[in-house]
Amino acid sequence: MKLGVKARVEDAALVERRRRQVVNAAIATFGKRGYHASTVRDIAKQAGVSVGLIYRYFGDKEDVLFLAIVDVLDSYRRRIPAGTAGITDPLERLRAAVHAYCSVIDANVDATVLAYRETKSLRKARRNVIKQKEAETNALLARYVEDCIAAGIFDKRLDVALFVYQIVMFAHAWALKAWHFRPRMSVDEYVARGLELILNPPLGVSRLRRPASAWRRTRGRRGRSP
Amino acid sequence: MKLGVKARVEDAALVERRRRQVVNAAIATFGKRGYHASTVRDIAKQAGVSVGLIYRYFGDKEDVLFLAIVDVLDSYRRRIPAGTAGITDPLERLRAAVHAYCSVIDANVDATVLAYRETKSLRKARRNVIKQKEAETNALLARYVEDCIAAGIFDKRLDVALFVYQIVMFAHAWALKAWHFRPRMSVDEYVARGLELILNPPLGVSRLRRPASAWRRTRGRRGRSP
Amino acid sequence: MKLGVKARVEDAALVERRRRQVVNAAIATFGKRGYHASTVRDIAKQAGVSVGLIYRYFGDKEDVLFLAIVDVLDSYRRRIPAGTAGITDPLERLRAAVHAYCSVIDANVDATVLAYRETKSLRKARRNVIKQKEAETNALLARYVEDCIAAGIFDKRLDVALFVYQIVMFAHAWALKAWHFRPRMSVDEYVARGLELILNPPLGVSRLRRPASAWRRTRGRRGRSP
Amino acid sequence: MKLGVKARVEDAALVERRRRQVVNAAIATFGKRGYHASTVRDIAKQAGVSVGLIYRYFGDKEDVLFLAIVDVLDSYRRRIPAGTAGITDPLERLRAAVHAYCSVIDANVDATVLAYRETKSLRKARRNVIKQKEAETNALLARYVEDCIAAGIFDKRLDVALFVYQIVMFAHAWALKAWHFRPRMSVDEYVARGLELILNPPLGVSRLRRPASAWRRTRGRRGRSP
DNA sequence: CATGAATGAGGATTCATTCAT
DNA sequence: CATGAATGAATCCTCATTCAT
Repeated sequence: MKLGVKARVEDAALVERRRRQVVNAAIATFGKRGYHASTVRDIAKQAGVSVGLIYRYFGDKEDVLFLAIVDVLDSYRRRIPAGTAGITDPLERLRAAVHAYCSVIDANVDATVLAYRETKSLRKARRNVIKQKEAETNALLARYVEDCIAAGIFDKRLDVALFVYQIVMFAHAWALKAWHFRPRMSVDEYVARGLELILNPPLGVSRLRRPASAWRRTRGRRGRSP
Repeated sequence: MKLGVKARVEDAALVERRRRQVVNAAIATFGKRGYHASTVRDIAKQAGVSVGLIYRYFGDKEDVLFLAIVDVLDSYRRRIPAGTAGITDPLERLRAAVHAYCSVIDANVDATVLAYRETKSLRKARRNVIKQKEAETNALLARYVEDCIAAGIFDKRLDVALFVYQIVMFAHAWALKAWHFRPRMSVDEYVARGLELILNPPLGVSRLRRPASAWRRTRGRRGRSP
Repeated sequence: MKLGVKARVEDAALVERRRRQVVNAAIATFGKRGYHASTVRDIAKQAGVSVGLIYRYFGDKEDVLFLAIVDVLDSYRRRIPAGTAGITDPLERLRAAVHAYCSVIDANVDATVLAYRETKSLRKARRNVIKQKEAETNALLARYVEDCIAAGIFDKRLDVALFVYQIVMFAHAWALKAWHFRPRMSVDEYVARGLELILNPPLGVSRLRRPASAWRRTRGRRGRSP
Repeated sequence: MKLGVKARVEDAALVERRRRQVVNAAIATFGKRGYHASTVRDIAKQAGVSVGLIYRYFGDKEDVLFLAIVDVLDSYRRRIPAGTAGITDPLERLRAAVHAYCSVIDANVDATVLAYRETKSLRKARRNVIKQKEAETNALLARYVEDCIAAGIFDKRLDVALFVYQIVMFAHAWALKAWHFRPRMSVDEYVARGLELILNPPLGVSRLRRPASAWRRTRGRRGRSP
C-alpha cells in the first residue's frame, strides 16, 4: 500500500516487480504522448501485460501516474548522492552533484518533463507528496552549497535558497528546453558552461553587505578587490 | 486565417473579437483545469457563448489551445519592451526587462504553466510556431544582454545564449514553482534576489578556478579589472 | 430535476418527452432482460436514440431505472381511481379497484416484475421513494375498504391493513406468477375468482369479537355448525 | 452432476460438502447485494475458499445461483412437512403448515427475495426446474387444503388452486414486504392475523352476493343459511 | 450569425474465467 | 485438490463535433 496506492495482490515482491514493470512502461508512454493522451491499453501494451493486470496493482490510472512521477523524483534523490560519493572537496562535490543531476535528467528527459506537465493532474494530497520529494532533492543540494559556505568557498551571505533553485532550474531546463539544447551541445558541455555562469559569483567573491530593505534596484559595482 | 486557424465567419473584426473572447476564457479554463480536463462546454460557458459558436471561429479544440498559448507568449513579447521603454542605461534596462518579464508571468502564472504543460498537446507544426515565439522573446533579452556587453558592462566573452536561458528559466520558475515562491516572497523581492545571483558574474568578476578539463574554448582570465 | 434526477437540457417539455421515450424503452428492456443484463446501448437502441442522449437526460443508468420504476408505480396510482370513477356502491367500487389494479398490472407484467426485482438495485434514498409510492397506492385501496366498513358491508373489526396487503399481493401475484396464471386464465377470470376468495369473509360475515391478545391459535369453531 | 451442474472433482462427498459451503456463502452474498452485484470473489471470500475452487465445483457463476435458489426452495419443502409432523387435525395441520412456511421464510428473508429477484437470471431450462420446485411446495399445501375439504371443514367447491396461491403469496409477502411488516409485527402475529383473513371464507361461510355475471361454474348457495 | 440538442467513437474500469504452480 | 495471478471481453460514461433551427 505504498504511498496510499493499494494492490489487489498480496505477494509484496511481486507487487514491487509488476509495479516497476508498469511504471517503466507508463513513464515511456506518458513521456511520449502525455498522460491524458495515453490510454491504459497503451501502457499495458508497452509493459507487455494485460489491461486487467494494471488494475490489480494500481487503483486507477492516476495511481500509475503518481507512482511514475514519484519514481522519477526518487531516481534524482538516489543518483545525486551516488554521483558525489567519495568527493571531499566541497566545490568539486557540488559540481559533481550538478553534473549528476543533469545526467539523470538527460537519461530521463521525457520523465522529467512528465513530472512537470502532469503533476497538476494529480489530486492535491499527491501533489504535496511530489513537492515533498522535490524538497528533499533540493535539501541535498542545499547541503552541498552550505558545505561550500562553511569551507569559505562561497560567501556566507549567499542567498542559498534561491541559489539552489537556480541550480535546480538549470538542471530541469536541460529537459524542459531539450528541443533547444540537445541539438546544440552535450549534457557535459551544458553542465560545464552552466556551472561557469552559476558558480563564478559565489566563488569567493565578497558581496557587499546590503541593508535588508535594499533588495531591488541599484546595485553598485562590486567586489573582489584584488 | 491567422496562423493557420480558420474561421467560418467572414467579418474579420468580428473574428478578432470573438476569438479574443474565447481565448481569454480558454486561458482561464485551461489554466485552472488543464487542457484535457477542460471541455469545450467549459470554455463556452466561461466565455458566455454557445459551444456552436466556438466552432465557427476555431477549427477544433486544439486550435483554441494553440491560439491561447500564442496569446500568452505574445503578451511577453509585448510587455517586455513596454517595461523597458525610456531606460537607456543598458544594465538598468536589462534589470527592467527581467522585472517586466517576471511581472507579466506573475500576472499570468496559470497561463505560463499552461504553455509549459500543453505545448506538447499541439501537433508538431504548431509546437514549432510556439518555439519560434519563445525564441523571439529570448532574442529580445539577448539584445539587452548584448547591449550590456557592447557597453562594456558585461565581459565580451559572456556565454550569452546560456545566460539568456538562465534569465528565462528564472522568470519561468516564478510560475513553475509558484507554489514554493509565492507564499515566501513578492515578485519584486524575487526579482531583486534573483538578479543579485544572476548578474554578479557577468558583472566582470575574475574567475578564480576552472575545472581541470576546461570545457569549450579556452577562456582567459578576465576582465574588467578596476 | 424531478425526484433528484437532473437533466443537462433546459427545455422542460423536451426533457419530459425524452425521458418518457427513454423510460418506456427502459421498462421494455429491463423488463425483458433485467436491469444488470441490459446495457445502456440496448435501451438507446430500443428508444431509437443515441447513448449520449440518454446521459443528457439522466445522470446515470440507475437514474433510468429509478424513473422507470416510479413510472410504473405512478401508473397504478393513476389508473386505479380512473377505474373506479362513477361507481358509488362501496363494494362495487372496491371490486372495480381490484379489477383496475390487476388490469394495469396485466398490461405491464414485465414492468411490475421489474419493480419487484430491481428496487433493491437503487440506493436507499430512492428505495424509500418507491416505498412511499407504493404506500400511496395502498392508501387508495385502504380508503375503499374503509368505505365498505363505513357502509356496514364489511365488519368494522376487519384487519384493514393486512386486508389491503392481501389485495395488493393478489394483484401483484398476477405479474409475479404470470408464468403460472396466464396460460390458465384471463385477468378477468383471475380477478373474479380471487375476489370470491378474498371478499367473502368481510362481506357482512360477523366476526366474533376476539380479545386483542387472542391473535394466533385457538380459534373457536365458528360458522360451520355441525 | 446434480441437476446438470457438473464438478471437476471426483469425490462425491467432497463435492457435496464444498458445494454446500459455497452455496451458503452465495445465498448470504447474493441475498445481501444481489446476484449481479456480487462477484465470484465475494462469494469465495465469504466461503473462505479461493476463486479457483469454486470453478472446480461449479461450471460457472450461474450454476452457483441456480443451486443457491434450489437450496432455498428445497428448504421450504423440507421444513413445511417437518412443521406439521404429528398434527392430525386437518385445519390445525394447515395452520401449522402456513406457520412453518412463514417461519422458514422469516429465517431466510434475503434468500426468499433472492429467489424472486434472480430466477429470471437463469436460463430457461433452469427457470423451469425452479418452477417445478415451487410447484412441489404448492402441492404440499394443496394436499393439506384438500384434506380439509375431505374432512368437511372446507367447502368442496373451494377454489383450491387459487386458495393455495393466496397462501403462498401471503407467506412470500412476509419476505417481499419485510421492510413494511417486520417493523410492525412478529411473524407469529403476522401468521395469526393472516390466517384470520385467509381462512374465514373457506370455513364454510355463506356467500351473500355474487357478481352479476358469475364467473366459472355455478356455485350454489351453501352452508350456513341464516 | 448564434444556438444547443444530438451523436457515437473512444476510454477507464470491472470481473468471470482460466491455468500454471 | 487448491490457489490466486493473469487475462481481455464487455460495459458505463464522456465529450468533441455537427447541424437543424
